[in-house]
Amino acid sequence: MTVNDGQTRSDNADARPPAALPGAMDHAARVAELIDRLGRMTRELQYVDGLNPAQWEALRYLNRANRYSRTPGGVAEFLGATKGTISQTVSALESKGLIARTPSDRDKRVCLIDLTDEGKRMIARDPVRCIETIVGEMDEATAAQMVGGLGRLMASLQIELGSKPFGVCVACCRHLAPDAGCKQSEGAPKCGMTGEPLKGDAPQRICVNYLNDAAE
Amino acid sequence: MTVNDGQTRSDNADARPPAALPGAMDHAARVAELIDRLGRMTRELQYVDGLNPAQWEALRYLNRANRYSRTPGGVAEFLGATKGTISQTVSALESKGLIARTPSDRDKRVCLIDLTDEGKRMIARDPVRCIETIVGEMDEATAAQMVGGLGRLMASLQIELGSKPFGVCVACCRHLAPDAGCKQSEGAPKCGMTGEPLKGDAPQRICVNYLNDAAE
DNA sequence: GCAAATTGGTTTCGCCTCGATACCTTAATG
DNA sequence: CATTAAGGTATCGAGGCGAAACCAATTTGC
Repeated sequence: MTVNDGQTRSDNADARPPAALPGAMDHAARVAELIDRLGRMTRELQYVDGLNPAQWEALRYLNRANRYSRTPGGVAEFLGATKGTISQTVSALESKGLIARTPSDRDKRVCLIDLTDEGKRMIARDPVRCIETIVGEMDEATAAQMVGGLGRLMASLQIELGSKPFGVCVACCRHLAPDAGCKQSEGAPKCGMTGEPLKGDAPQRICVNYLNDAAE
Repeated sequence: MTVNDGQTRSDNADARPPAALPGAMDHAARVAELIDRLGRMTRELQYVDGLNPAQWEALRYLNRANRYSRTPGGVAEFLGATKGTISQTVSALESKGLIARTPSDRDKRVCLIDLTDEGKRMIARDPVRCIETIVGEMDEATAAQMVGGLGRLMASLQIELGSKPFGVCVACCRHLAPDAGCKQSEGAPKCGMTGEPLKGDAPQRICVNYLNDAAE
């Protein structure tokens, strides 16, 4: 299919030492590229069921956040977008009947968001579930290593980007720590920030007030 | 900061078994979420130096692809975008002086793309490099596991999405295999598809004609 | 050889996402 | 109270991207 004119072209500007070639990559570089491309594909994956990636991500967040975090502002912070943008995303989700906004009676400025039954049904069809499936077929050790590595990567990047680290209370939130006034052993755990007992699955949920000491 | 009205709310619709909670995730689910969020952050990261994520990705690809793959069509296929879209991306990169288009004399329809010196300087400032740095600080074992796991994930997703698996010749391209007419041991390896000897760093570069048997 | 079909690229059009800005309402602060 | 801050929303405009139409060159089929 082709004439070989390799020697007159610039295919190998600095060719000899294979390590210096753009094509030869170490593990770190490969991970970087894979993350990048997987991100693109994951994005692609989410143009489905009439939602776009941002809407899916918001929905996912809303499904996992605790009550105080299920607000437009919470979504905005989590997704690293502006409030204006998120307002539109939320409106879109609402007009599709996937979520319901109810004004908070505690603070009349904020509105609390809940998934409707329709929304729960939608989240059950989450397209990123397919990633989960694929990873689920790998051996536990690899999966565990990946969680560890990707988690650290995420934390570092959050610092880099200056965005807030979110997390679930039980993970390692400083507000849940004993020295923040929380006694985990007796009865329901209490959030050291709000002083409020965490009932049901609340401590398992994403919280906007999450804080940990890893943010060195 | 708050009244506890947890028992009257729907925070814990199906609360008791912790495994069923939206907040409790296994490794696979965590990987899925991390990929998704890392993708979003990586995207964010790439709005830099006047380029957008698509432009960075194209530039990165062009820096790593072999000669026959450095065309608008190659970029389009690699990125999973339409030719029209990529044409704009390429035009943008060209108008910024980062790449140069030269019409192929072999086939007057195609145009070959090369990075300019400016482009090479730009790629040296690649923002995803920061991921590389972070991963580089992890231990080798973790990094290696991540490459393996993410690689498999990528391959599976490509099949899922019906997009073409790209790769570098040396990896496991069937065209490079002995039964495809390529004798790796004697002299320069030859691409079994084009029959062309692969000189310099060519076998290390991304090729649009890459083919392997993993696509089960 | 010559039409017909294919392929690589570009252009145009329009939708949609998203950030910026301005604005409204309610809380906190003094 | 007056002021400032904070949560949300509406509007505007830039830009990305796919769809479709189009052009030119190449390949295929008869």
